[in-house]
Amino acid sequence: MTFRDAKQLPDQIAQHLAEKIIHLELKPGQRIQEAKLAQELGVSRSPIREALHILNKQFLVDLLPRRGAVVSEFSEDFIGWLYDLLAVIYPLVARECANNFTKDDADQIQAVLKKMEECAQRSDHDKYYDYVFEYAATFMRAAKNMLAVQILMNLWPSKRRMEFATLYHRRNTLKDNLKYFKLGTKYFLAGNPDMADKALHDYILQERAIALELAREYNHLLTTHHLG
Amino acid sequence: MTFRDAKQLPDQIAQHLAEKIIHLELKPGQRIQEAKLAQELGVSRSPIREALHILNKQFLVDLLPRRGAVVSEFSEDFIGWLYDLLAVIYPLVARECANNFTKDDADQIQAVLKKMEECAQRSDHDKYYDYVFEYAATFMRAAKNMLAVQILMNLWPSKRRMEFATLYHRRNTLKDNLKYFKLGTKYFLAGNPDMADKALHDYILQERAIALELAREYNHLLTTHHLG
DNA sequence: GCATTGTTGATTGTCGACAATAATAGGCAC
DNA sequence: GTGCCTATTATTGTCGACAATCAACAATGC
Repeated sequence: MTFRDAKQLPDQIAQHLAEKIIHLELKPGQRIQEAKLAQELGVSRSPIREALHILNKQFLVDLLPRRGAVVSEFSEDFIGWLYDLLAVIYPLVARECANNFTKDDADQIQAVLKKMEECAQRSDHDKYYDYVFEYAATFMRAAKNMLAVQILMNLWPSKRRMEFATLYHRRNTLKDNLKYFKLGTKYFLAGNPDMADKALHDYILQERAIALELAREYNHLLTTHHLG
Repeated sequence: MTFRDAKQLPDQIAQHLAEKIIHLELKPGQRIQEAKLAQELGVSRSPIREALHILNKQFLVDLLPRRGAVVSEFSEDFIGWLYDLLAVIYPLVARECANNFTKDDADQIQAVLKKMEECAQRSDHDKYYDYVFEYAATFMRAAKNMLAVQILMNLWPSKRRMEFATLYHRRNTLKDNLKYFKLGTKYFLAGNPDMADKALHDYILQERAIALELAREYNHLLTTHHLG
């Protein structure tokens, strides 16, 4: 694999590692060794270190002084914390969106929503969640609170890891999920902040319940990888 | 100044720079040059770079690819964003605190509150806000949502910068401010999440209004330092 | 056999040097 | 004098090497 001759080396490395962490290829608690990685990727340790700082900002690794980086824990507790946070930040952003939506944003969100519906129709989970990201990206663009958006984008990889861990065990259909997006969108477009707020809040709490239920069942996927 | 022979070099440097940024010694928009700083502090650029990543995590500097680090903007917008965020995250943490407070926490918070009252009595703003931090630290310790706590701690320096910029122009007395803390504390101790939530929310919104009003008046303190 | 201590090996922390890139200044044509 | 192109300089990005530190293990004493 070649990481050279592209834009930002540390960003690429961070993204590469993020994918591995999200897909549980690198397990929670597992150590990430700089030298080994550097050799593996054919770069020096400097860009690796920067990448680890990026991942730390995204809550994907913990940086222990003089002990290096470890993939961050992914416990039931963490899932609860994550959704509790999203349950207050999403609505905050949603309110602003409802106040700021332009015609352009509206068209774009409608287009994404349509694609989501198609994926839901044929139960294509993987693609569906890609479009959920696109949906979120669009409505972040419409939001004015760049601080909240920045934090949400840093939380996103953790959310994706969670979704991946529970993706193939979900019992609720995508159509159930889609319902909330349709509802939220309706309130955005109508410029109704209160209802947009509520729709997003309900959505996250539903997701939270599902995630926790599945986490309890399949917690072997989440347990710490104690290193030897 | 000697930074050597202590714990974590990057942490120390980050804290050193954070103080300068908070006290507006380094102005919003101002560039931070690695080599210059390295020479100034008598260290190499490696720990400086790490420090800049830490400050970036705390929203105090922006890292522009191949253009280095600049002290992050500190506009009226930013102040609004910051308080809007705190207005939802503080209550979230407060709710949990109200459910988890131990006798130990209670004693500690009462002690801090008393010291705050003394400072308010003699209008010692500087010390007062130090104790506000201690208050916050205590109630974060009682909170269980470590993710929210982590984010709050990263937001704290920005809040302090804001407080510093408006500190000497505030018209409301510390006693007005203290009122909210007393109220919030009462609800924590009574184990009333809803009321604790509301007290914190009201507190932040009041702070927000004051900060924005002062920002509009004294925005010369906040304006960008365009580099030559 | 157990605890303590010293040694060794592995890994992160820091450094100075070089490469790549962006900002600046100067020269040239018009 | 103005605008564009080129050369120079300043600054960040990357590298390999060394120093400091930590973990594991062996040796020693009790």
